Amino acid sequence: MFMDKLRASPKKPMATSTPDMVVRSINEGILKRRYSIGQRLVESDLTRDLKVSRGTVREALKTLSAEGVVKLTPHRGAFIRSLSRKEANDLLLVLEVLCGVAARLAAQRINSGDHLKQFRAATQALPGMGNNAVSSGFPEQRARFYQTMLTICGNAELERTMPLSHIFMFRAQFQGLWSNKDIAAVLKEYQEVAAAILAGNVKLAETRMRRHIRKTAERMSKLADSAFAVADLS
Amino acid sequence: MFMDKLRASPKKPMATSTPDMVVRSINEGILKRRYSIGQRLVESDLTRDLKVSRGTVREALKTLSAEGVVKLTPHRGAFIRSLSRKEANDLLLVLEVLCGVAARLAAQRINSGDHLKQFRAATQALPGMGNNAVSSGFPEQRARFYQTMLTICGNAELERTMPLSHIFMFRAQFQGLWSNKDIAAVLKEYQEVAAAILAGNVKLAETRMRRHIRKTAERMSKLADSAFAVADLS
DNA sequence: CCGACAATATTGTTCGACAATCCGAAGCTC
DNA sequence: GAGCTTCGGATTGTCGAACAATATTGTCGG
Repeated sequence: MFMDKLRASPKKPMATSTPDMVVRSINEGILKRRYSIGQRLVESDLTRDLKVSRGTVREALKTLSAEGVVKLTPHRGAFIRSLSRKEANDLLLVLEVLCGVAARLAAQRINSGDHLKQFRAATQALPGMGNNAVSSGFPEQRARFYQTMLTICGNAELERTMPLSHIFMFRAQFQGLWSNKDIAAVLKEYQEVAAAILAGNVKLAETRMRRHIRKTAERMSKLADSAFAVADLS
Repeated sequence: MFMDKLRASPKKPMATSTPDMVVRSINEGILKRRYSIGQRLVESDLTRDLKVSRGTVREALKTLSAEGVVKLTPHRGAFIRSLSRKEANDLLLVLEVLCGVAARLAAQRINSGDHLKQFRAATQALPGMGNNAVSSGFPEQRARFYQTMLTICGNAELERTMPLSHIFMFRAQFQGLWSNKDIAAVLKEYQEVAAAILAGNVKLAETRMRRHIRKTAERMSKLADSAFAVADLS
């Protein structure tokens, strides 16, 4: 009680709400391969496993649906989103401009505060950026890269519009399908983007980031049909 | 399959879910000035007025929050979102690229299907586009303009990312604060964008749309402080 | 006017219930 | 056996009530 009042300083006592914990649990479950793409999420299973009420689960699913992580079908429930070829292309088209803006803003603000230090730390952990442990938690490092970039942007609307979950989603669906050449190309592109941002080169950062997304779209278009969900007939 | 096709006639059996009705009711309430910017939405009031359960109201508020229409503050409830100067600028920065892409895609697809007819109809209703009833439901006509453009794009991700509600929100907060010169300029910009899209000029449509949003940002920056919410100190 | 405390209002979360709907299996007809 | 209908179980959609946790307001003495 007394402690609480003392804490009334600008610090936030923000304990994450229960639905948020469910959201995080599911997001993590996707990333960690505990849930597979397209899998159905049954409310009663979640209430049992996570020990929360059904209303809470439903709120979490609503949030995930709004983020585009799960697809909600009336009277059928929630499914881990699985992209058709067209949906994947549509997503990348939007991601191209959003990530482009993010890279631009990050480059623009790289020299204020301790942004430079933060971002340098996030990029150095990426494979090929001064280290050699290629496979050690690459997805996590990439997540950190994007997260740091978004934070530096300081644009709440951008963060709301382009949650990292999109990128995780995309990655989860196609992980393991890339050739070694693809992977090498991706790493090189990240290095170039990071270099441009670190240099504070606004224009170049945006251009390179957009090029990376476009290249990703090209690489994706070469994947077999089996990598994609069947087209949505709704 | 064959039956499916027959049944899949333009009419969809999709009875809108109860939370969706609540969402629409609130969105409409904002547009129609039944709710004012920054107003608090109390769950019990909504359950009473709309005759739905509290769980349903909560799901609706979650959705609206994800769309950025209301702001959810823990233990304090939902508020119709009110933008600070910075938030408004952040929003316009994102809207610039998203609307730009939308205009580009619309121009690209204007000649397939009956897109041209649809879009022409939507633009002719705009003031200064061949009619003269300037004040007759301008917000509605503008909404139709954007809605039609997004539909023509055929990019579900774009529709999900950039719900019209954003534009309504923005409009609601600043309505009545523009000068006659501002309004005239806006109308001119819409005409130019529409013309470019109708002409199928991909590059020009995107450029003009982005310019329109940038101009809007400029006009907005000249508004008095009283038009904005106080900065968020969270 | 100010701080501390009590009373109130509202949200966060849970539980249980029932109707509506979807899915798959059993049965029926040919 | 193929195709169709029917039926029942499983799951979601919505409701209502309840209680705990927290924020807001009102009250009091100084």
